[in-house]
Amino acid sequence: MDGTAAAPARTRGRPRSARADTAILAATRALLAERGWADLTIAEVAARAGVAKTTLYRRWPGKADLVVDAMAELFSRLEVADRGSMLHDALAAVGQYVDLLQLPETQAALLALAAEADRDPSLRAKVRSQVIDPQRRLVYEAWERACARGEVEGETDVDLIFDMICGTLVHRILIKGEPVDEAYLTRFVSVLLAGLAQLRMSGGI
Amino acid sequence: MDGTAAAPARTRGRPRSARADTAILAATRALLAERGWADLTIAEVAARAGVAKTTLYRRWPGKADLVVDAMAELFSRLEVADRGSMLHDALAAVGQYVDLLQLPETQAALLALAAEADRDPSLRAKVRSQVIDPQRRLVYEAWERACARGEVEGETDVDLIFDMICGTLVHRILIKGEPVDEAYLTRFVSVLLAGLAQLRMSGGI
Amino acid sequence: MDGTAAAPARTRGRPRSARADTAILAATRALLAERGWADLTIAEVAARAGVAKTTLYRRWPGKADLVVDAMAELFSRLEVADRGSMLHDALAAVGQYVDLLQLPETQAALLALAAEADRDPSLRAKVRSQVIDPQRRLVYEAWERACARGEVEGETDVDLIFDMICGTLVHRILIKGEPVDEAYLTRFVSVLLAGLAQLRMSGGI
Amino acid sequence: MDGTAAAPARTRGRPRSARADTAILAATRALLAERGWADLTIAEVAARAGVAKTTLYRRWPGKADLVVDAMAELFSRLEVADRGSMLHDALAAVGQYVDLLQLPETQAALLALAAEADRDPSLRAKVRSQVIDPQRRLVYEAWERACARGEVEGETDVDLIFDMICGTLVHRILIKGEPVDEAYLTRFVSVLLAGLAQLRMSGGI
DNA sequence: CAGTAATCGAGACGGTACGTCGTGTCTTATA
DNA sequence: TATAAGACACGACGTACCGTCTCGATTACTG
Repeated sequence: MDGTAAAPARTRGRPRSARADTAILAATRALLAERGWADLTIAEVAARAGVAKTTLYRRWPGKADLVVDAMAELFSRLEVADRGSMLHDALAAVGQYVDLLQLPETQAALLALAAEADRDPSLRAKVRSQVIDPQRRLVYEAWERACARGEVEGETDVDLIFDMICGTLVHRILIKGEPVDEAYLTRFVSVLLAGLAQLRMSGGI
Repeated sequence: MDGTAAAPARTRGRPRSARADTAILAATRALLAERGWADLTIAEVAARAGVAKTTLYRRWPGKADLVVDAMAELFSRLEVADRGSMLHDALAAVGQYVDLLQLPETQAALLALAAEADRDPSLRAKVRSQVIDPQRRLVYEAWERACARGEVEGETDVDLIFDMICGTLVHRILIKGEPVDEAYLTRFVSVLLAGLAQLRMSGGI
Repeated sequence: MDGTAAAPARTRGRPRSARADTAILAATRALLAERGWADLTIAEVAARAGVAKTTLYRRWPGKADLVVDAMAELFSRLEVADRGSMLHDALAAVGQYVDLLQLPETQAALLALAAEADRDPSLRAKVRSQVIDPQRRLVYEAWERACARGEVEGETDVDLIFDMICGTLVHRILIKGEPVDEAYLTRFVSVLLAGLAQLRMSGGI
Repeated sequence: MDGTAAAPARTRGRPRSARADTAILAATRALLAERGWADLTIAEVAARAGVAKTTLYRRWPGKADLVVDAMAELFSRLEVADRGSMLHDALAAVGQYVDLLQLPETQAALLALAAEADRDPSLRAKVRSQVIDPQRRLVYEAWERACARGEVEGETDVDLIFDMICGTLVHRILIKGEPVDEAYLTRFVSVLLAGLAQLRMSGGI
């Protein structure tokens, strides 16, 4: 725990430009929003970032890995403070998901990344750790708080709840391409909490 | 006057080969399963189908449109007969979804199609009518039967239920790439029906 | 010598349309003039002639053979009546060549046909009999008349003279793409006849 | 300041491979000889040269431009030293033309290039400067020497003489596809010089 | 005057080459 | 050693023509 954990810092030759990284990731997000996944080209990202292709390839092996890192910056901001009750925690989490899934960058990237990852285990691992897990954290922590409050109890499967929350919203927003309004969210959370509440009576799921 | 209003009967020139269509769609599904979406090439589909590239392009403008039609044949087979109760109807529907989502063709194609459709309204319409709607029918019809049986009542939002069912499974199987077992399905249907049952008490969602 | 020498005239079934032949050859010449050799397509010839591709292919095996026949109609009109002297016969023949070589059809077709014929003996034979020989006849007949008049005598090589006349004009008009004016023609015929006249003195070539 | 005014010295990025140029042009000549003009494909040239198609297209816009440059290397070698008299200069020049026109590369390319150039002014300019002019130089220089020797005099039209020499040989060898033997050449040069000699008597052409 | 057979327009078909685009690697000179 | 610039090998793309084929519909001779 000395801080610079990895700290290889082999400082022979010219050091890598930190500005380049920032510019490349920003350009990637901008072009994802403008052009979508299929029409996003490495060459154009480099050009937009004011960087040579070489510089980009020295950092990321290809388009998918680049986009994972670009999107990771957005997903790492997900955070839900304690809202006092499971209901309000749920509403807050769902709200954050919706905001994120409605960004054009996300629309362009998330399903495409998942599709690419189907055949590529190393990519799948990156998507998992940088995109999926940050989302799961919200559900996990809210559930912990609900347990602590005594709102739920018993053996539970947080992953099922996570799939139900994110899956429903992904299906609605990304797969079907339809917007979500307040009414939809209210009903969704209502059915969801009703289901979870029932569990308490029947002794856990 | 039975409904085949179109009556094309365009008898000018050599008619299109029905065998070609069949062979192309079969080759597409086979190669999707073998190679995945990204490594699926039009040229190889044509070669596998024993057909010239031109013949394929005369029917479909590109990879995505071809794959929609190829997958449509699988999704059109979705069907759930009356199982006697909402619980059994739900289990049957979920079972069909799971079987379909676990096919390698589906793993390769579904998310990729949804991703491509993001920027292409005409593709989105095709995906909607040939892939999404056939899935929705199962939920819709099961819900109608449940209403007829008196298991549920009141104004409802079938689309929300549909998003919850398919979204959850898509998230689990396709996005996270994890398998579903009996225990997962049991818990899932249990939470779901608990949520829906609660609605009856509270007078609809 | 029964007249209809070949006379296969197997008259079973619908006879071929004579109008089609005419229309196809005319369309070929028109499109040669408009588009040149490389951009002349069989499909467009057929369309312009108001005829199906099948109809065209039933008569000619390919572009080159079609164009030979189309051009043959122009070259078959070459004719030089007796002008009374070798000088005037030569001027008349050269004038006819120049007129023909300056037609856009000829510019488009003649060199291309000769180039195609390089690898195709059967095409070469057709070009020879339908394009080259009709040109050669002018020189041959004029030379015969000159002999009869006593303007020349001795063993001669009409083919050399033919090469010199047509070759010079082809090089000027088709290969270099430069126009010929009166002055050029006068000097050309002057040098040519001077050379031939010299032969008489030296006893034939 | 020796004349290399252009001084490109564009030292940005990886320089173009000189080996690629050489290999492409050599492959072009080889395949011209093997396959002829019509069956020469860019893809095969690239493959034979061990080069990607892109590399070829970066240098030449199409088949015709490539072939002009490939042939230019052959035509640039034309050279006739002073043979002491117009007769011997003429024989030497004609011999060089004949050797060049009888190469299979030339048979395949020259007429095809001239035909293509018919519709393409920029191609015509290239053919002119890289194929026609190098041939013309032989006639021009021989004529200059003949003037210096006093063998000819007066205003002359070198281009007419050039057309007569090259045109005759092109017509014989390329258009009619017939070989030239010693007898033909002797008669040809004899008639030609007789014609030119006559000019001296009559005071120029 | 019905039968028969080759033609016709139309357009789908298998095939080949095209010229372009994107990828990820490389080779320069410069920093 | 990293960088900008750009050439490079590779492979897929979607298009264009080719020459063949399969249709239904004509159009003449033939029996």
